[in-house]
Amino acid sequence: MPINRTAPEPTIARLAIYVRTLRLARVEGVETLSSADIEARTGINSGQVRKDLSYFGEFGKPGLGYAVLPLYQRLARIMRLDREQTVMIVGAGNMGTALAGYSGLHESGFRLAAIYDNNFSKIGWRIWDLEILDIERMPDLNATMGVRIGIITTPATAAQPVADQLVRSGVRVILNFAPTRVATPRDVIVRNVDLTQELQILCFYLPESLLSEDAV
Amino acid sequence: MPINRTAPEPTIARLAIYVRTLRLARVEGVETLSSADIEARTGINSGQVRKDLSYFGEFGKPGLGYAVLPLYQRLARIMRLDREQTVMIVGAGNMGTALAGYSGLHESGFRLAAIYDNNFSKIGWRIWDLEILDIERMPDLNATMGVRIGIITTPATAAQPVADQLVRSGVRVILNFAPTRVATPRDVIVRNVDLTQELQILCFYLPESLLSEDAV
DNA sequence: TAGATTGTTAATCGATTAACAATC
DNA sequence: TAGATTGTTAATCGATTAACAATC
Repeated sequence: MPINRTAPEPTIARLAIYVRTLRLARVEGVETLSSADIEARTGINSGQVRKDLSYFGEFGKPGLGYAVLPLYQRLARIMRLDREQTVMIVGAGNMGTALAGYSGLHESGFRLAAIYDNNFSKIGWRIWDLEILDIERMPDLNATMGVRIGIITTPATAAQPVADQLVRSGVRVILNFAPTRVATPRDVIVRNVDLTQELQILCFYLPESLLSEDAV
Repeated sequence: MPINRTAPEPTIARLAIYVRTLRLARVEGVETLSSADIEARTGINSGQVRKDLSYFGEFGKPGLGYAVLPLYQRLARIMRLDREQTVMIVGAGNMGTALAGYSGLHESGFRLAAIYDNNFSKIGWRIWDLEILDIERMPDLNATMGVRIGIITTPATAAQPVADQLVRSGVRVILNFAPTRVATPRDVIVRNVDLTQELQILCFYLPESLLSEDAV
């Protein structure tokens, strides 16, 4: 029963997929899944599934597979998804507003605790029942709220100062939608979601682009 | 001067970053960048930069580096970013509406040509000046519009039939925001952006979660 | 020319897949 | 028990980094 030190990051990403898959299987009334069953549902190689799980313990029974409910519970606990997690959004523009209203957030066990902006024409207004707060008040307010997950939905130019403010306020992990990298202390984890980059990558794969530029 | 057959996908993702970096450098009036300069601006190892570029040609001069404008133009062409690309959105919910209003789309050279939904209470209404269209009309309408990039912003349950409809309508690449995989013909490329998965991955990295569950 | 930097090859690193003894 | 499937080790694969001859 190995203790997890550092499972590879791709393993953690797949763990989230397993949790979702197991929850769905539970709803369907399925009580046991083999790694081959999980492969059928997720497309993730069955050996990969077993390898991923082995970073965290021995959850299966040879010849039988994995009991859905206990595995779900243990993985959810490992991922800290066994409790409601609170998040805050900085940037009450299009993306921030959409995210605030995104039902998947709640369905996945997240609660939006606050939304901040620096624009006085926005501060004080409400988005889906939540008042837009002055970003200057974040350190003070978050001393009480204790939110540790921050979401940046500002323009690129504001991302770095916002990240600094989040760190100052006690946030430990950041989901950054601004199309720029932000620098943080080493113990603060940042994941970047760059929508236009995703579209640009797809453009490359448009049929004709598979040729070299010279060959076009 | 090697012809590109298949550069690794991570290379393509970085290419998009180089394009953005070069455009910015141009605005700043910088005329030349070495691979070390690009590393300083992007955090991408200078050897990696040279390797990535070498998949597509020889763009630099030993001892001097890369001329910003020509490299920008050539990479933009390779990525098909030298022309306006049209996209369509399916799903006029929170995410679809936000994306439709996202200024970064236009700033990155994309034009939103259409937005579809299957909900009769939404069809006919306008989002940011664009009429919400009946998804049933997509194959017909797109025969004229010729949009090849589709964006799925529906609930998970609708994602697969929507993907099928997109493929039927001539779309070749898909950006999928629904938290589920979609199956497509092999020549249709899908990229998945799963916002709640990103948050769940971050949860794992919250300080206390670095221990194994047993050790907590 | 001398110094700088490319393009590319070789070495390293890390993650995925295959294979199989252990075991339910 | 016999068949099925785990957990893990070894083999493979692919991407990143280091190093350096070529050359501006």
